[in-house]
Amino acid sequence: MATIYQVSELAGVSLATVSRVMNNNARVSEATRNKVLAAMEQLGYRPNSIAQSLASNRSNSVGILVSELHGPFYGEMLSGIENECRAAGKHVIIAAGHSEEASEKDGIEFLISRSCDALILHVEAVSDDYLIKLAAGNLPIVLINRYIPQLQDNCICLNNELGGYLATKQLLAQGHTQLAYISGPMWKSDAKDRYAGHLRAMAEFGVRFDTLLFAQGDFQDSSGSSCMQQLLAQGQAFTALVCANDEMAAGAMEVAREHGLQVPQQLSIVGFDNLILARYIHPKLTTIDYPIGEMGRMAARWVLKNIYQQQALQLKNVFEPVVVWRESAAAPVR
Amino acid sequence: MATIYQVSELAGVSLATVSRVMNNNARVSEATRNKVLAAMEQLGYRPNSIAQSLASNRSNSVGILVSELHGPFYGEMLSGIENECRAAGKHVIIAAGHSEEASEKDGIEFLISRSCDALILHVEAVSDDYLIKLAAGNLPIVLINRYIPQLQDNCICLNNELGGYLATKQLLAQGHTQLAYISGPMWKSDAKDRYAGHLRAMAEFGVRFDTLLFAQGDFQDSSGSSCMQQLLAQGQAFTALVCANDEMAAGAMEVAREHGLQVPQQLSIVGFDNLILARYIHPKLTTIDYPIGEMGRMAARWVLKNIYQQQALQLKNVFEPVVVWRESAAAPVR
DNA sequence: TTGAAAGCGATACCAT
DNA sequence: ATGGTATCGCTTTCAA
Repeated sequence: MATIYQVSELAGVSLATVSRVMNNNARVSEATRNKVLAAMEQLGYRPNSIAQSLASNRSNSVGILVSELHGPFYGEMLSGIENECRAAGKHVIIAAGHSEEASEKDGIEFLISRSCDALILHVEAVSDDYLIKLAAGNLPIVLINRYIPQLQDNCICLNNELGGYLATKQLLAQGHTQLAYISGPMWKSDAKDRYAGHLRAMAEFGVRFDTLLFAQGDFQDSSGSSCMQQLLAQGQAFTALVCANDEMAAGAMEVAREHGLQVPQQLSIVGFDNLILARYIHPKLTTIDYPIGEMGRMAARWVLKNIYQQQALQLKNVFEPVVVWRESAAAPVR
Repeated sequence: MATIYQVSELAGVSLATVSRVMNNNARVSEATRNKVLAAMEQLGYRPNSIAQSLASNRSNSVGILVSELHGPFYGEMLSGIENECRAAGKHVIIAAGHSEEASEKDGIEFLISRSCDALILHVEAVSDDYLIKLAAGNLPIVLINRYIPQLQDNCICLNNELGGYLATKQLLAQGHTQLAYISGPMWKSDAKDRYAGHLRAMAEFGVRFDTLLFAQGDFQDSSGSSCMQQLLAQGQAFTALVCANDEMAAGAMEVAREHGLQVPQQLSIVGFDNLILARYIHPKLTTIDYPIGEMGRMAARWVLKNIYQQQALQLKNVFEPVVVWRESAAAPVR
């Protein structure tokens, strides 16, 4: 591999000049620039990114931590980030945190040790305090789907409360008055917010919230099933079910089917997230869209703008979810 | 951040010695080693991986190219790779190739420019020749799901022919004699191999292959739907349908439902890949397991063994698929 | 077993 | 506008 030395020699200019044309920041005369470019071409020169990093103290790499690499959710996010970063010539180093505190910290440590210029984090187990301290260091971080007031500007979030509100509101607007709710684990802020939105819609329509029609799941499809069973066992009638995410909705729908309940004729079901599976299950799931890919892109742009000085980029911190109409929800028959 | 200089000074030893204890390859006396370790501890020293790379000419990073970052398939693969690599302290740089030749080449160029020590490639559009040439260079590559005789040892593959054989054989063994087949695009070797396996099973059971009961899709679910429609339109009866992947099976199943066909009572359907969605659709899909996560791990081990000298690792180049029994296939009713 | 010193391939400051 | 040179933090001979 050719080095900058050979280029400078062949072009008959100094090291510094070659460096200048590479980073075309300083003014170089047209003639010199062309000589250098020609020499590079001739040698098939490619800058050594590691040497660049050492000298410039910039690795041009951004670290990403997600809970899992597989699954229906993170792929979209990574995809959005990778797209945006690669177009800017930055690369992406990925680690998984497995929703466990130790593992998340470990992943972050790992990324730090690879000298990333910034970190994009989708963490769940680590504490606010930890993140605040981390952000106070000299490595910039962006948080996806996590809101910490002190780190406001670094957070890219979905308005989960609004999503929860919309999910319930559409059902109410269709005339349902007996709604059940399966929530996520309440220690997760998104679960809490979605639930809050549900309650707001209920209040707005003057529909009484019935604790018998509430069950708390853990965002997995199996918990959707068990919660649904529990709800059915209460004996309290309901014509609509709101689930805090699609996977639980899928689990609940399966149980409904086993109980001979027709969806949506006898029971309307809505989910949240708009995962791929929402289109595969039958009937197709009406749900709330979570633009996680777009949010990933936005996190990447945040980094591009704040770390790599691409000033022109427009940033947005909170995204508004919308309803995706499909087949699993309809007006109640009376 | 502390550097090796400060460590050496605090420990009262030379640079070289500090380096030795870090890479504990050369013999260092117990006493010296402890002094150095203590100094590191005290300073909170972390080696600068970039400087290490520049000096040692090893970046300790492996480049991965997949077609897409999202989707049900690559996530599993990435997950397997990341796991294995991180445990070995190597990091993973990821790029997407979008199943397009230009984009794949571009991605590979990008990874090369980041000085990866090796590349793990899941490419579809790029030619064998290109890969052979690439492999002849000084950057080692591993190929997942692609078999090139000249690069045999670098290929981690599934025995697709066997998978196709098993999928069809189970149906035949249950007594089906009228089988339809929806293939993938025949220019992809896995599609071709799966189909070959199908034919072998048919021949083995003395069942005649009927071209009216064959349709070629493109591995997407929408093509599963259209192929199913086409098959149904032929008017040729069949009691079982083999699809070359799960997504097409899902598409076909939807069309079957629209036509009022009971699965599996009136029509058995089997897929291939064992994606998550196979468990979400109804009835749950009987399919062939594609251990892509395991294969990702294996690719990573290949790199660990051949590039990072972890001699002890056991390697395996071809994986054998197995049948996953679920609900979508049953004996024909007569 | 340990130390001295020459790179690795760029960047960036200071001159000119 | 261009050149000289110190520097980034570590690895790796070569000597001692």
